[in-house]
Amino acid sequence: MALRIATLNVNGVRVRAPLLERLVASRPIDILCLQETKCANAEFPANLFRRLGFPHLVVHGQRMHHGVAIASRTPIEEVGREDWQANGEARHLAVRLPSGVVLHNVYVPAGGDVPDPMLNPKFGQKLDFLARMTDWSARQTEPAILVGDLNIAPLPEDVWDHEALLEVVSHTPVEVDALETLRASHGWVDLARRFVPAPQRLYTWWSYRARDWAASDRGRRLDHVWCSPALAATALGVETLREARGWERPSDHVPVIATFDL
DNA sequence: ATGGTCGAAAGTCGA
Repeated sequence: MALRIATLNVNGVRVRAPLLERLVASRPIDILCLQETKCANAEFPANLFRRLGFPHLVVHGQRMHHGVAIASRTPIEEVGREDWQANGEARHLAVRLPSGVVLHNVYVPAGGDVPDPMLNPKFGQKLDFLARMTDWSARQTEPAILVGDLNIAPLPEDVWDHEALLEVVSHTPVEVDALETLRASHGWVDLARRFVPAPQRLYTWWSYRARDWAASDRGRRLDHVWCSPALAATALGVETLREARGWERPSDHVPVIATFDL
């Protein structure tokens, strides 16, 4: 059975109805993992997802900022929501899929502009988040899939200019090291790079501030699909929907769709 | 060094 899981930082779920409609019409998708929904649970557009054929919803929202949600065509069961910062921010949801596999949807803090925890507390919070998530990850024994906006582009080929971005939050060596420590703590497999290996360039995010995002192509790969080593053989492919960045009223992130034989 | 653009919200902040 092919199971297709899409992850997308929507940057506001309520303004993305047309984009989500176009997405599910463009590709077969069974489960949508969303980040930055930016609304309280009561404001979540459940009717939109029902109309799109995703009536099974697990939402963990908050007013204004952050917020994650999982929408599925078939029943899912919430099995957890971690708060690695212990500050109440809505950045993680876990559900059990019909196959029994657990799916984690994560939104790692962006970390502010200055890559120095002394000058910028948000950067320290990002590193703390990753350290606590690593402790959690090391304890995970069940085979799982982990998707989301991890807000770090780990490889030189995950950014438009490795040298230029070494001191830009999302690609600093300390963040790249923290992400690699997290990945190694469970042996997570970076599935997008299994199918599109370096040195091919691969991006999932382009700033809104570029005059012409496609022409300048100053992208970063911030959105990821990982799985446990035991599930790696079930992964059939990963598609990054670059074209969605050019759709009407886009998010600054594009969907990443992974297909599993599950 | 700065500003460019979004979304949510409210006359600003986080990204």
